[in-house]
Amino acid sequence: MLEGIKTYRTVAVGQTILRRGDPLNYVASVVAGVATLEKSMSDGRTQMVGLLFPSDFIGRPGRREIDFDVIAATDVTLCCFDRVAFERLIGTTPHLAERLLEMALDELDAAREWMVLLGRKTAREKIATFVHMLLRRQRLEPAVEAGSVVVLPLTREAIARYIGLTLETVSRQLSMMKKEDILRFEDNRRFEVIDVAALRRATGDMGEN
Amino acid sequence: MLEGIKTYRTVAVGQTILRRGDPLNYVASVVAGVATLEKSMSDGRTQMVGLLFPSDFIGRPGRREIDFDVIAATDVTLCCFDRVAFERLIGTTPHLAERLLEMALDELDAAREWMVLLGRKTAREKIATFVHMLLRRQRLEPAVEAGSVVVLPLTREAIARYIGLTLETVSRQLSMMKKEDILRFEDNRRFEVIDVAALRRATGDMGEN
DNA sequence: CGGAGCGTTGATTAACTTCAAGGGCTGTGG
DNA sequence: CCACAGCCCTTGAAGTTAATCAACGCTCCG
Repeated sequence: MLEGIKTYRTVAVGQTILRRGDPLNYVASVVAGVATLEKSMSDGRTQMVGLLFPSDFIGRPGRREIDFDVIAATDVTLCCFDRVAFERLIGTTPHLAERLLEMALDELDAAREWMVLLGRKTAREKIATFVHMLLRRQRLEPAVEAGSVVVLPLTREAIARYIGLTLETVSRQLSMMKKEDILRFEDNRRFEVIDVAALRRATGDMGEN
Repeated sequence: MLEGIKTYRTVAVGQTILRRGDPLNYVASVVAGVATLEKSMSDGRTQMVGLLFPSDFIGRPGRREIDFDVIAATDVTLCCFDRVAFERLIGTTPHLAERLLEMALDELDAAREWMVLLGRKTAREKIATFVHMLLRRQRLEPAVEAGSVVVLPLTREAIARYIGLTLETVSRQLSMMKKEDILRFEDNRRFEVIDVAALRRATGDMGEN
């Protein structure tokens, strides 16, 4: 589907893919790399409101603008479609509209799950939840061999913006889990989850699913 | 629209309208009153993830279950539609699918805005933002005379669950704003916003819209 | 009158932020 | 090849905010 109207675009780490208020001339899907959705307050405080992995979608059918920044957390490759052409396609493909609704509801569920984390979890639970989520997502990717090795796609500071902490607290909590032999670091950005059960317990989500 | 398949239902304050995991046999719209969407952790910590006013919609087209509780914060009147009949209607009414997508995106925007509040705002900013939102919403309602009188549809404890604080902190912050002559209370649940500009400033959102 | 539910306020504590210093890695230019 | 700058990360100490613990007031209602 969508053949003939797609183009590829690559963005270097740290670059802004879309800025708040930008007109939304195309929709896109992430092919490789990781991008973040961030909302900033006027004094600079920033909260990440979404994290995009390969296969995730950027764009809001029916909306002309976005009200957050989209930033490349690593080098990112995008597959872009002209927005107008895409919307024409929606009109003629009922199945696509359903699919978009489903995606929006998934994002909504994820956002609400994150509201619990931001509003109610401790620093330790936040970190554990974040690492556990990465572990689950990266296990789904074919490229990465199985096992429990996790690659952090974000700096400590970006993690902090995602989970509503400061970079120092992120660093300290990761150090704690290393000292407790839950994680074993290969380098700053790579570690193995030695004790998955303990990690799971530390998320605060026990008794669910 | 939807004539012939709707029924009304009233729910008393405090009652659970839908429980997490319940099958979603109908969709509904709020006619009167206020309902909350809440997610609870296994140890009882609870975060509200949405607040429904009259005209707001309950239900997730295409989903069989909900993963939060829906609770009546005041006495609530609902207008319910059979889910299966409703979904049949979607299939035959393309415009309706679009409308649902738009509603889902609005909810998503609201959730992300709230993520900033939960992750980055101070207690004072949280309260100010909450009150300011109530002021805006209640000004839209025809029933309530204009002016700046706000009615709290929630207890202090429920407000705390909404903005990620404890009930004591909510109480203290409201008392502060009263002492600073930003709010004048008629009783526990009713007050006038005397200084709207100061309230706006206290939200932390200056420099936007 | 007594009890339950809701709200306020004060005192103390705990968690996280802020401030500060320094370590380690990487890339670049002399 | 080495020296240095820049970035990211870690760790310690001090400071602040909000949570917790506790007591009490008010109103409604049986």
